Amino acid sequence: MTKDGLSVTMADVAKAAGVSRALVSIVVRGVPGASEETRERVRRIAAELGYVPDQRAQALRAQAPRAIGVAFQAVQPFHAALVDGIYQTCEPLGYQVVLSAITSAHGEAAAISSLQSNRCGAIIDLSARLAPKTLAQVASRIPVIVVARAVRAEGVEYVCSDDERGLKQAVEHLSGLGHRAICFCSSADSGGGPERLRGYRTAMKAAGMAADVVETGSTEESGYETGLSLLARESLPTAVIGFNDNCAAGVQTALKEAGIKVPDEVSLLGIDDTGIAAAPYHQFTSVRQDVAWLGKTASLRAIARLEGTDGHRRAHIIPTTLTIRSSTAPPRR
Amino acid sequence: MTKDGLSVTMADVAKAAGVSRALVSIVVRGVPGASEETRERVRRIAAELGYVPDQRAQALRAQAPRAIGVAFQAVQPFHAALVDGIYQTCEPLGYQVVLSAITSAHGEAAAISSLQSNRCGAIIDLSARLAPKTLAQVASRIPVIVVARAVRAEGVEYVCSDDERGLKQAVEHLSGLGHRAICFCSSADSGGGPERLRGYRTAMKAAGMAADVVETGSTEESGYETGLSLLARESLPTAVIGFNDNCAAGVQTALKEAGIKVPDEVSLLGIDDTGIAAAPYHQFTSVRQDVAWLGKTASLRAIARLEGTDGHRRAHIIPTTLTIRSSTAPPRR
DNA sequence: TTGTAGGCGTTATCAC
DNA sequence: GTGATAACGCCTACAA
Repeated sequence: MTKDGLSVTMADVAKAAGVSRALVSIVVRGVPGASEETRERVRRIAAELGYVPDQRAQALRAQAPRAIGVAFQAVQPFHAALVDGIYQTCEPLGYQVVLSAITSAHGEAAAISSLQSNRCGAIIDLSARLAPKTLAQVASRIPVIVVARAVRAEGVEYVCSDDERGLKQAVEHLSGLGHRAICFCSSADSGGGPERLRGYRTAMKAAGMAADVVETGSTEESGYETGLSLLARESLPTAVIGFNDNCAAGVQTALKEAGIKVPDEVSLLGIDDTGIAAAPYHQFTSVRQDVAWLGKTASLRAIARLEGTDGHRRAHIIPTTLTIRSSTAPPRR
Repeated sequence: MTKDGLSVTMADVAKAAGVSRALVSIVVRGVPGASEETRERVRRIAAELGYVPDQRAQALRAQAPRAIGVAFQAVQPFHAALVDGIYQTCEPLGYQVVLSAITSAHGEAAAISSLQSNRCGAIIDLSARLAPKTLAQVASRIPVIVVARAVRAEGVEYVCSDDERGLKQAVEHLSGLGHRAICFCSSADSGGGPERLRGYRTAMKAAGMAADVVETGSTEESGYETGLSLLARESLPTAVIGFNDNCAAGVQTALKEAGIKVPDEVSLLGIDDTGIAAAPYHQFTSVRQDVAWLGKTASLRAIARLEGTDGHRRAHIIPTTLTIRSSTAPPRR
C-alpha cells in the first residue's frame, strides 16, 4: 500500500531497508558495490513496496539523452508495423521509445513539440506533412528522420522505399506476362505518390507502351470508384495497378460486381503487400515494402545522429520486392 | 543554434536576457510578477534560442502527477479512435497523455511498467489481456481503467459498451423483419466476446428462436472461412450476425463468390460500425459502439481517480445503437 | 561495504 | 519587480 497515493521512491526503500539511498541505487542497477546479502534484502523490500525507478528523474540526471521520439498516426496499420520495428531496434540498444500520436485533436506540430519537451535526442516522424521550412527549424535543434516521404529540407534525413523502382518491377512483371494495356491508379498527394507515378511512366515508356493514368486516392473506397470509372470505358485495360492494396481491393470489388474475373479477364496488382494482399480471397501480386527494414534503418539513423557518431545524410532508399500471387496472369487472347 | 547538441535550458535564456531564472519561469508560465516590457524581451529571446520547457523537470518538481498513461495496440483502428478521444478529453484539462504501445516486441506488461516508471497518475489499458491478479497488483498502486473488456479484478475499473444489449438490438431488428433463422459468428476470446454471445442467446430465447452459433475470429479472413462453412450447410440461415464488421465483410465475400446476394438471400449484420460497415459496397447494418464516449468516460474516470475526487467504481457501461443500412431486409419467402 | 555531497531543470517561497 | 534558495528523485564521485 502506498502512502497517500504518492509513488514509492528510492528513499522509501532505503529507509525501510535501513540503508542509504546510494546503496539502493547500486542494487537496483545491479552494479558492483554491495554484498550479496544486502542485495537480496534490498531487492526484496523494493519488490514488497512496489518500487519502480522514476525514468524522468533518471533522464534528468543523465548527461546525454537516451530517448527516441516517434510521431505517428494511430489509424495507419503501416505506422503500427513501423512502431513495432522501432521498439525492436531501440529497446535492446538501451534507448527508450517515446510516442506521440498525430490525431485530429493533436496535430503533427503538437506531437513534435511534445517530443521536444520530453527531451528526446532524436525524432522519427512517420507522417511528415509540415512545411519543409518548419521541419528544418526543428531539425536545427534535434535530428529529424522522416519515414516514407521524400522531404527535401535542411538537416532532415528521410528513409523511404524505392517506390520508383517498385513500379518498374510491377510494370516489368506485367509486360513479361504479355500485357500491353496497363493502367495505373495514381494518388499524387499520398506518400510516395510522385515517385510511384514517375516509376510507372518511365517503365511504360521503356517498354514501348502508352501510359494510362487514373487519379484516385489511397482508400478502398476510392479504388471502388476508380473501378467503376474503368468499367464505364469502351474497353477495359488488361491489367490494373492499384495505388496500394486498399485501392486494389476496391477496384477488385467493383470488377467482381460487374462479373469481371481476376485474373482471367483483368490482372490486378497492389502495392505495400499488406495483410489485405495476402488475404485468401484477394491474393494480390503486390510490391512489397520492407517495413521492418524501414523501421530499423530509421531507428539506427536516429541513434547515430543522437550519438553524433555519424554525420548527416540526406536519403536512405530501401529496395522493394515483388510478391507474386494469383491476381496476375497472362492476358486473354 | 544550440551549444554542443545539448538542449537550451531556462538558465540559458536567463543569461541571454540578463535576468534570473525565476523571472524566466514567471514569464513562460504567464503568471503575474513581471513588467510587460521584460516579459516581451524574455519571450523574444526564448523564441530565438528555441527554448522548450523540460516536461520531465516540471513533472519532477510538481507535487501531484498530471499525466495519464495509455497502453494501446497500434494495429487496432478501434484503439486509434480511442486514443484520439483520450487526447481530446485530457489535454484541454491540462493532463499530459503518455502513450505506450503494445506490440510483439513490447508486451502489455512492458507497456504498463513503462507507464509506471514515467510516474503516470493513472493508467488506461485498451488491451487488457493480463491475468486479473496481475492487473489488481498494478491497481493497488495506480488507478487502472480498462477499456472494452469486463475485467473483474480488485481495484480495476472498466469502461465498455453494452455488448449484451447491442446483440439484443441486432436480434430484435432481424426478428422484426421476419427472420427466424439467425446465425451468430462468435469469438469467445475477443473483447466483449462472452457478453455478445450471452446477449445473442438471451434475445434468441426471448424471441422463441433456436440459437445458431458458429465459433470464428475477429478478422476478415476468419469471417471468410466462416462464410465457406455456412455455404457447406444443407440450407443457409436467412440472416448472419458477424462478430464484428471485419468478420461480416469476410462472410459477405464468401457469399458473393458463391453467387448469394445480400440482403436478397441473406441479411448480414456487423458490429462496431467502423468505416468498413459504412463503405459504399458494404453498407452493413451494424451495432454502433460510441468510441468517443468510451474514450471520454475512461479519461474522466482516470482523472477523477488521479485527483482522488471520487472513489472507485467498478463498471461503466456505454449504450450501443443500431445503425441500419441496406444489408438487412425481410427474408425471401 | 557503505554513506555523503552535488547537480540535472524546474518552480514555490521568501527576501530585497 | 526582481533575485537567491530549497526541493523534487536519481546517479556519480568521493570519502569513510
